[in-house]
Amino acid sequence: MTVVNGNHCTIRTSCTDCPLHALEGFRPFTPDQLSFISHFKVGEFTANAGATILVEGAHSAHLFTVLEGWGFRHKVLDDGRRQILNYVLPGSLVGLQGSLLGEMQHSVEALTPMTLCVFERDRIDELFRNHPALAYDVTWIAAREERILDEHLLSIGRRSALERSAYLLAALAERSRVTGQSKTKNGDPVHLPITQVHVADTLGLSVVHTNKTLRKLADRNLIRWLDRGCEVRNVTTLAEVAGWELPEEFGRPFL
Amino acid sequence: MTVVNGNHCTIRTSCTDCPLHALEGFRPFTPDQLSFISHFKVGEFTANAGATILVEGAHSAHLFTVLEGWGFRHKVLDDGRRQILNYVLPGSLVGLQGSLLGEMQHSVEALTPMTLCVFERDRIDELFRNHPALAYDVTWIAAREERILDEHLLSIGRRSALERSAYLLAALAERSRVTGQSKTKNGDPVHLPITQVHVADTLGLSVVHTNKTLRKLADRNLIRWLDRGCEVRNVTTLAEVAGWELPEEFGRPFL
DNA sequence: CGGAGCATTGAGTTTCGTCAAGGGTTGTGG
DNA sequence: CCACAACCCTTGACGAAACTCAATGCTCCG
Repeated sequence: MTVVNGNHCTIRTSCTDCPLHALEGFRPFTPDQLSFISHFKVGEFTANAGATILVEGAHSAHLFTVLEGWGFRHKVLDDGRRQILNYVLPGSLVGLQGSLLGEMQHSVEALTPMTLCVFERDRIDELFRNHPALAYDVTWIAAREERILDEHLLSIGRRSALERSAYLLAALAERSRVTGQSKTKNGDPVHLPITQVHVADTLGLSVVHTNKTLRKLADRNLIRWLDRGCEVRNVTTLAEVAGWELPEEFGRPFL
Repeated sequence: MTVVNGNHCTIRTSCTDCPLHALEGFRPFTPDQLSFISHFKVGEFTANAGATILVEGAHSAHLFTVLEGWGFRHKVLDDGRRQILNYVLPGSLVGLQGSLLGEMQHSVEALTPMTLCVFERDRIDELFRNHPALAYDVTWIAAREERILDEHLLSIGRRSALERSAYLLAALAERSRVTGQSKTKNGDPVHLPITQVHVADTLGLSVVHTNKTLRKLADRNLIRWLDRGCEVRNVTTLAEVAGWELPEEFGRPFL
């Protein structure tokens, strides 16, 4: 496995009481699916914050679902310029591109300590052959990722620095709310485990300019920047600033 | 069907002699798959240049594969700012997001006269249930689209205007070469049916700045701008300017 | 013949990047 | 326990990149 700074463990959490099922956002499995998934899952994997989970160019034999923690997908140019493509949260499927297309063309790094379910790439055929509903779900997940990338592309291409920042933070806060602890209520502030460097590399801006832009949002009391992370205080107004409509998601599938 | 300025026709081309199979880039069907696809295809659809094929917000009952012609996917902000997300060429699957996730969140417009195969969205379940290999292909196609978006995101976020333009034109020329007429050889100039407005809206630049940037590429004799389109004269050097490695694709699936 | 769309160019302005410097916190090793 | 390095956030000054406004010529089409 191409992993830096992480540990490969045996299964700790049984799929039967998968913590993701406790969350509102996700749809449940049928007994049949549950039994297949339990069998499909070959292990569990934990990574420290900062660990590289998948690296560009690798031909990984594995596919992951995030159980706990945050991470991000990114690409780098030869001279070191980095672009963060998207964030991965609990429920995200990681490494699908590598599994289907052969080679990873982006890396995945942990933002916080993470726990991931490990699936074997070779058994994907089995999934498609014997569990069409799950195969459909995989495609669904891929289509959803595509939709998020579409949104992000619109943002980077056509929104101003202020709008972009507002969009990113609103979108992440919303994703966090849905996949996060259910005790977080709609109005409560959400904590995002990212630095301003991450924001800059996500939005295609310099760190300096990002800082000045975030300050404007903080001055309006929409966010507060902490130690090593961002507290989102008003998702609704952020979405308004961005000219973005909050999506409504429910019954979302995962593996 | 939510279509402007197009005609819905009965089937003209039998899947048996699908023109896409004649091209190097695509993989062939098994007889079994071929018979299913022939049955899955419910019609054929032609659109004029400039026609809107799918519109943001629509719940289309259809899914398409491009048989002939070029188009593009795009989103617009309230005030009219437009972002082109990706281009669709022969072999591209159109409308998957709408079919799986419910509602289209982007529009698709024809760039040239187009011909598309029409599939019925409701029969996708059947495809997943009875043809796992085709289901796998659909997912493969979605993962490939995701990869293209990743590249594009890197480009817009972190490449300079010159690099971006070079990347876009090289990538489109390469896609055109693979899906285009097989008589086009590797060294021959490729014609892209786009205007500078399209380039600008793809790269997140203004038309004026796009024009000045393209001029620099033209001055180096890498491209030539024509009437209503771009002639790409040197894909290799363009890719070098962009710091981009030309991908090698073969045996690509499609529906 | 007039209008619409496209490419082109120049001039002035805004946005954003680079450079530079300082302060705070964390973590590590002596 | 302290010194030091590494990382992160912040701010100001300056320069470069990109945008807007404006005007021109061209072709195609009704």
